[in-house]
Amino acid sequence: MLRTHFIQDVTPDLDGKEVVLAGWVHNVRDLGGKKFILLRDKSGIGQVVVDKSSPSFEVARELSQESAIQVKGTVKADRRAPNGVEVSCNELRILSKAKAPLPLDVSDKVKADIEVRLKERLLDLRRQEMQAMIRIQSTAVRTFRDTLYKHGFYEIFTPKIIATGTEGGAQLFPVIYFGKEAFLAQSPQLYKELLAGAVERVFEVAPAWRAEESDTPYHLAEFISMDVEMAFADYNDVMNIVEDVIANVLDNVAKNHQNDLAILNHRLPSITRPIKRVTYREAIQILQSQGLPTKFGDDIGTPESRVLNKVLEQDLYFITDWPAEARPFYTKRKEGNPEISESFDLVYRWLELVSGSSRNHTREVLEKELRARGLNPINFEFFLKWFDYGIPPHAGFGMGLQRFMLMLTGLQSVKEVSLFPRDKKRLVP
RNA sequence: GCCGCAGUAGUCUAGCCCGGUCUAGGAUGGGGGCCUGUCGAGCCCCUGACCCGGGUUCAAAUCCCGGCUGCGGCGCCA
Repeated sequence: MLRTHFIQDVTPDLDGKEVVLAGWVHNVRDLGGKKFILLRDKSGIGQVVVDKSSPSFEVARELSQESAIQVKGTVKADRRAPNGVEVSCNELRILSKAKAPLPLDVSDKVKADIEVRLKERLLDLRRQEMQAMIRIQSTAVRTFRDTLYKHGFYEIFTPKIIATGTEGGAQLFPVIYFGKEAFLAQSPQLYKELLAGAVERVFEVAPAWRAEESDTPYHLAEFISMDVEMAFADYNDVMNIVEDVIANVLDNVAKNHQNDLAILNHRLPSITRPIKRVTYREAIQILQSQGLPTKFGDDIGTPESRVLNKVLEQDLYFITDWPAEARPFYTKRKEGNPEISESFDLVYRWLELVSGSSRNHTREVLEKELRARGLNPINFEFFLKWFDYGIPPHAGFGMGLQRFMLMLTGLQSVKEVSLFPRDKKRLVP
């Protein structure tokens, strides 16, 4: 290893000890007879002092911002130093020199536009804000997994190259598969349902692709979908799972990332359990009472959601029991009320975070619902045939990771929380 | 895809309304110099830019038209 310590582990009580550090040159303050190097590694930023008397003084003249270096030195507890500690450099190696000037200011003195940031993404990802975002995302995904494991779910992997689209609606990306037409999966929907028919409780964290016209801060052509499917359960059961996931993630991020939240200048939303649930009908009534000309059957769009957010005074709320027509064919209608489906969205302010439902589990109903949407059941035979062999009632949901991250970081665009975003006009880097 | 706004050094920004004073200002970065306790180190010198094409005009960064690119809102969706 090229280091003995991370920067955050160099504390005043190590005074006099020899350490080897490695990281990037965040900045150099050159005082002539003495240079202060701000060295950054994954754990933070610390100070290295190179004195004129040190043999490495000549090497230090060559330093440029963002060069990767290795420092051997002696820890000095010194109240003049940031955090009361610094490393006096005995040996300095430039591991990889960075070209100057940088196309992007990593130290954040000059803010860059999102376009430049994405173009120069790797340097952008070295910024403290993006590092905080990545750390929070890692905790969020781990907590999602932990919560589901706790509820007895298995992590699964479904095919991403598929023969037919799952739902209609969203556009698919075609690929050539050994000379045949195939598509990138827009959702693991049908496969996760089938697997719930084998092992009951499954989840997947994986990319999904949508070739849509959408060009907004909330859409990506490639995004990470966190999918859950549960047999012998209905939409109320999975809403409880959603609640547990959200609550655990908020807890864990609050517990472990106060420093990162401070870097991002963000306060997590507080939630009440249970999370507020309004039916679609109630939502429409609220909108009407606010003077919006919305009627049953209309979609609840962004402007409408903004109103709901205000009236409900909740940052997180479920809208349940959507009109059946507005939902995909696998969504179960409500018994005795076939206009309505057993479905829900979880909305953060005005942004749809999660979408889920009870599913149809008989072949007859599925075929009827396909036909009602102008789809041909023959194209779904690979899926439908298994419903002849005891697929139990089941329910599930899908959650957009990047949208969830907006809630956890306060950042404004899913492109910012995607490491290398793919959108309508971005294929590189 | 529609509507609105915007494109000035590597990066960020002033100037644009009211054309000439712009030989385009500042910050940050980069090069050089001074400086042994900096904390966004400081000081001095230098470096580098008007998105592309057309038009109006004696004169265009500035006004007009077209294109390209980006940002915001909306639609579609997670």
